[in-house]
Amino acid sequence: MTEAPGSTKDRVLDAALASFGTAGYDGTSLDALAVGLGIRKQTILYHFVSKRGLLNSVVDRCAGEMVSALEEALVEDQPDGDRVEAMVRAVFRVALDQPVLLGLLREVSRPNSPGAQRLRGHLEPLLARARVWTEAEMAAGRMRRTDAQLLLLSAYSTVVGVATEIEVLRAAGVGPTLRPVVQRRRELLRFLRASVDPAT
Amino acid sequence: MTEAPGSTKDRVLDAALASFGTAGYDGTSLDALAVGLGIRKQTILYHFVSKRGLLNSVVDRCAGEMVSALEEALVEDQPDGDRVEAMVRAVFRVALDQPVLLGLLREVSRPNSPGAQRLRGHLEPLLARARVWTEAEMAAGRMRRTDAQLLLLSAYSTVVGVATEIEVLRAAGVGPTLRPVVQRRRELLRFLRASVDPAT
DNA sequence: CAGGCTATTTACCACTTGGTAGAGAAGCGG
DNA sequence: CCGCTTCTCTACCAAGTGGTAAATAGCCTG
Repeated sequence: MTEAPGSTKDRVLDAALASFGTAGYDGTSLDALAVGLGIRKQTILYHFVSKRGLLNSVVDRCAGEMVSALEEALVEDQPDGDRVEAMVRAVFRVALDQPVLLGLLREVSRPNSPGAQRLRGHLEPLLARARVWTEAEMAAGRMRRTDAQLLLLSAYSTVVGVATEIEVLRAAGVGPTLRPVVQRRRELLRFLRASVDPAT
Repeated sequence: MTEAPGSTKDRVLDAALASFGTAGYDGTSLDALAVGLGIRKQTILYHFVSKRGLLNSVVDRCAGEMVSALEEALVEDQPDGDRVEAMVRAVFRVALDQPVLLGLLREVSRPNSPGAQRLRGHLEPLLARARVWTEAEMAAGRMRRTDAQLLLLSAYSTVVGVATEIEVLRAAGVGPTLRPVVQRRRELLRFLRASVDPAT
């Protein structure tokens, strides 16, 4: 079912991701997208019925990548391996490899945004799993007792916010230097640990 | 120079803030804005020359409110008063009183967004002041030594991200309950302190 | 009352938007 | 060669976009 990379459909998806992530949904025109690809707008509409359909496809693909990256990080459960750290590293890797993806996430995670609901649909099962795990950790005394759902949402928004910030910094000309990114990740991990530490 | 509240110009600014913050700049049409106010689109253009001019005015007003709220929190420098906490409280107060303002901040702080540069222009002097203060704290050993600019940017993005999250939660139907907000603020403060603590 | 200012209106305009209809073209199995 | 499917194209369209020009009304000052 997956389209071969290099096919027209796939090229459209790439370009759409970049445009939605930077210019936003409303700021993206099918004409401009098509011109940038050297094709006609109607070709896009042939593959994805409507602009909304295109957004849905882009969201589906990106959510898929994101979720699989996170699940991959979760599977490797070395007994005392820090799952939280694994997940943060996964998100940061994505943020560095495909910064545009974070742009889309930012765009689409705005309430009332088209595609927001669809994104939630993809992330919800992951969130549910994480909640179960978190509550188990709390019950075992390895995590400070608090509202699991709220804690996860906080962690999510914080991680994504920080990762997004990398993109902003890059745009601001601070450059793709690796140093601040690594430092930032270290600070974030310090935060998450402190926020979860059963002591205090 | 300030427009009397209730005047047409001021009503337009309010409506524009709400629309820009929720639907985004491109998602806002002058016609729809005018209809919502019971006036004609050309009246808007009379007061603010162009759509871009309207955005600039909205950004100016909001940045002004934000900056003054922060400066007010900074002025009260009781000797051992925690300035960081004061600022966080100020931001959260804004987030609760005028959630739309956070929406605008989110929209306009996207790189390549119209108005992003203008926003930076407003926030930069505040950032400069904060940097000087932070470096002094570091020199005095009251804060862990690190890149001040980077630390501030991190803190900024984190605080704004968390505050924005409140709006998201509200939209998600989690409701305007005060409890999670307070809890979230407490967690955030814990983070900022840990991130700044000279020990560790 | 005259005359200028401010504010809001009606009437248009050039252009872009997403989307429809239908025609070719390219490949492929019979 | 035919007919079928898949893909891309040209040609159009109705609706909406931001913006210009000019008319009208109210109001204060002289």
